[in-house]
Amino acid sequence: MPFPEGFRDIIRDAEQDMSYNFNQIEKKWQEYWAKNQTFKAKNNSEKPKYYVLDMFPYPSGAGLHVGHPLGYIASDIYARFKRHKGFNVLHPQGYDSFGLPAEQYAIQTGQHPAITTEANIKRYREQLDQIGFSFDWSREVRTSEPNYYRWTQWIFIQLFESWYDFEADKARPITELEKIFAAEGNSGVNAACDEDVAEFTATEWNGSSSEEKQEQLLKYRLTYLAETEVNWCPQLGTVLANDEIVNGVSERGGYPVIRKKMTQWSMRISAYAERLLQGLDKIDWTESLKESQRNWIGKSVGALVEFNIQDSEFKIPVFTTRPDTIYGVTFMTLAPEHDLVQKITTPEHKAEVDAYIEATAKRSERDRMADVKTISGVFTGAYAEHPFTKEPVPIWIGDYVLAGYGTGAVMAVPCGDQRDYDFAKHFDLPIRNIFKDVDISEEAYSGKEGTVIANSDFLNDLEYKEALNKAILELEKIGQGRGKTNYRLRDAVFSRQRYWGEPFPAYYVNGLPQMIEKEHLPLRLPEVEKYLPTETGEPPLGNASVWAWDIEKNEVVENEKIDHKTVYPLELNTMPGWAGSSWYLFRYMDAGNETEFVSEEAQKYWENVDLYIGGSEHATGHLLYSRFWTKFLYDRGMLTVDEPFKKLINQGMILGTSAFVYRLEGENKFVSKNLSEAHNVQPIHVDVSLVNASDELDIEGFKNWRPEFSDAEFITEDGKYIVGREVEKMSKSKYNVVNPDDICEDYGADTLRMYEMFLGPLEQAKPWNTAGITGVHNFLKKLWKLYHKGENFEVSEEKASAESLKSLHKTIKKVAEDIENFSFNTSVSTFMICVNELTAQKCNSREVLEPLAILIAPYAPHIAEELWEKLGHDTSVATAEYPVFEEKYLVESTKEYPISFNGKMRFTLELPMDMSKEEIEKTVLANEKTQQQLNGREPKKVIVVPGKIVNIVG
RNA sequence: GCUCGGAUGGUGGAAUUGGUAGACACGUUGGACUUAAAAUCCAAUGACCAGCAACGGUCGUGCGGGUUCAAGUCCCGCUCCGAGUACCA
Repeated sequence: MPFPEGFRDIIRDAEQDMSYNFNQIEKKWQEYWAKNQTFKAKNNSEKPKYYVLDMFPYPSGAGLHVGHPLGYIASDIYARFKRHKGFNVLHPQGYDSFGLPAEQYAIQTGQHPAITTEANIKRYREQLDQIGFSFDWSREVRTSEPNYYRWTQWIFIQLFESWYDFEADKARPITELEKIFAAEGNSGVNAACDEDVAEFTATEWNGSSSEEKQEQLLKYRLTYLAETEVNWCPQLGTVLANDEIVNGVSERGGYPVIRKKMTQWSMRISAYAERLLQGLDKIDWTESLKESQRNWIGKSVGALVEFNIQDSEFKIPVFTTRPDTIYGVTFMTLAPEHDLVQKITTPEHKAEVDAYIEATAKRSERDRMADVKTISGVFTGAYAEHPFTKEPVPIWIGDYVLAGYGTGAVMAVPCGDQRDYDFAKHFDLPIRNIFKDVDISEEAYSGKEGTVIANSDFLNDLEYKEALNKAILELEKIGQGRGKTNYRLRDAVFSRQRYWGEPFPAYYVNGLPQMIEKEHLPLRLPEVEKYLPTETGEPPLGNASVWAWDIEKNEVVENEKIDHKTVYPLELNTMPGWAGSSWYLFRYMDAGNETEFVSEEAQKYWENVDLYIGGSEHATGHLLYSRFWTKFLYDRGMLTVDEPFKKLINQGMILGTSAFVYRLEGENKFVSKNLSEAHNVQPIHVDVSLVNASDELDIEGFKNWRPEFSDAEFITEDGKYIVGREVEKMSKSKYNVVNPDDICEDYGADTLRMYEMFLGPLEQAKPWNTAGITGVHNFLKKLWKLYHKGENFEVSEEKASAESLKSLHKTIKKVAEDIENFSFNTSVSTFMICVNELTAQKCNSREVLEPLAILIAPYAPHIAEELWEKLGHDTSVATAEYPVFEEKYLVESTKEYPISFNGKMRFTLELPMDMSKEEIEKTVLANEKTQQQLNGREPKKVIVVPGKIVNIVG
């Protein structure tokens, strides 16, 4: 806090004198709510349901800072508002409690992650309780609890036992696929599967061994094992995501990273690409968020074209969005990793090609992407054959073609694609212009609409769209292509080489995965000595000595017992962070259920989340994966909805206001901000708690802050040391963290809640500045005073004045509208205006003050409860009915008309509301001030908008 | 590069369908109360000009145009900032 030592006590002493004792009131009501389970939701009710959810937090060791509760406060206001409006509200909270920091801490200290996590959760809960949220804690979930993750494992098994049928356009049980294979083989099956699936007949299928069948089925399952190329860091013993690698070395530790093929579990999310895309149209999310998901899914419609290779049995399939430009093809480019490269390269080019492949392999994918300007590539010596002209097309390899997208090969049309154009220019390859009346001497032409094709045989004079369709048709005729839709969305790797995550419910029989039977779940995390990878490079679970599955006892047994007859090794990887968070919304509906992940009854009642609030950083991760799992569970009849979140709002980040002191270069001397420009200084972050609201540094506090500053000297301005300020992300290392506990202690939770809302629009990023909080705090004190005379509670039973009723109803209307529009900042202003007006009116009538207490309750629930109780109620204000807005109190008989001249407002004139247009014009023109303004000029035109404005032109 | 946001006083931010720009707060200044401070209350507060004062005037919502009786708001063209994403064929 930006206050010197002892300051806080002074504030509190002063508060004791006042009757608004927020510390006492808030504690009282928090206990009341907990004791009476005020916010416990019932799974059946006469009332309509409403489900308000926050993205649950990862309980980190640092605790909450004031930025974290922002979204929770907003959702809490909404949840409380909905309760007043007569809804049965589900508003739960829990913890995403598997994760890296606890594991990292375990590696360093040996402390079991479960213990760290438990302690962190306890701290989180204390902090959350202090803010007065209306969570139904009886439904709390923790992803790291066996009772929770047994269902995560169960869903994994469901995915394993399913395949995706594109004909029915949904997931189906794998047993049905087996039946199809047995009856008719796989040629008639249109399923999401691996690319290397060979065709087989029913006879072949029935004749194959059970192991061979399992192997085939794995290629169809919605979760499957596959060789994936990953960024492997041997020193860290784990796979790294692209953003964990900087300049080819690991971000953490700076160790080398290599690209390595590993067998990993993957999720066949690509099967759902089209439905994930289409589903966006029926949910109420921000356009930017939907756009992120659309980009991520990356649908592109085009064609698959097959090029024959001269003197070779191989063919090169390419994906293109512009089959209309097929006559512009002058060469082809393959990704260096492309399987065919080795097979088609001619002996005289082999050395060059190998050298190029080796050079590109050393560069990480990220390096390759970052460096777009350097053009590189080599010729393979091989030629493909143009499907129509049969002309030879040289085949090159180049790293601008990505192995992971499309087929890893492109037909290069330099006249129509800038990358192909640059490549052609660089290597002096021919460029063939196939666009009518288009100049391509400087750059490629990528326009579509209105483009007419030329030099293209049967496509000549056709317009883009016609040419495109015609080209596909002709390709189909010669059997060398077809229309195809391609998606950027890749299957998601689901294995992590970590300890602190859900174990896979899988063991291996002859290298083939088998699922543990559902009734034996959960498969609990084993104890390990060390949380690091094993010496042989196995994941941390490789350290466990009791980690084998006995299929007779159906339990985990010692590794020594592995005999591959009844005891088999268990999977050593764990699931990624997004496993538990992909379905938690459904668990809240029925958190204690021991026999199902959620009962049909509970899910049918609550359906899905009506309002979801959380950060935008989850746009393409969590929010895509949970949509995928929801659709899957829906397909398999386990849910009645196929979207998890109807409406979603991203809260903006609350930024910190860092403070800086300026140290003279090489000295332990600090110069005040406004004098610092004259010196050569180095800015140093200083803890914001050492600075007051006027940016003055507590010099003594600063000296005590860190030993190296104990004998620091200062160059001050008028005896004050002024710090510099800068808005940055709130973080410990920047010493700008403000803790909600301190705010609650100094000003109360109600003040914190309202101030967080008052800062600005919910979705916008905004800096925190504790200095402004007094405005909101004063408001609550003024509110309190309305209900009190001196120390004593006192409201009058007399009829309220028309004026006061007008103030009240104006507020009811505006606040209710604001909440529905999630414009919480403006409703705080509205409350301030209302209380200012009522104070001026000396209103203390129950008729007004009672509804006002309900109006304020979602925002400042503690003070509202206290006032409500004092008003004589013996039930919580949380269940009181929301006041009904009545237009009649707002009806005005007169209007203060702004009278403007040439659009500029000069004065106002009070006129009756029912005055006609003509009369208004007459009265205004007759007015002395009007004549003064006109100064003898004749008005050219008079605009009168009744109830709004008068404008005189002239 | 592309996509999506945004730009309003010293600060955070208001402004339904175009209709009194700057609500509400913070901060600042002055005053009351006090031995003093805190707290509380009152007043002023976009910039500039004029004046003893009252009444005024000019300019003002990132920049340049436009539509309109009237533009922060609508249209066209820019500048800057933020976020996401990227050799996607």
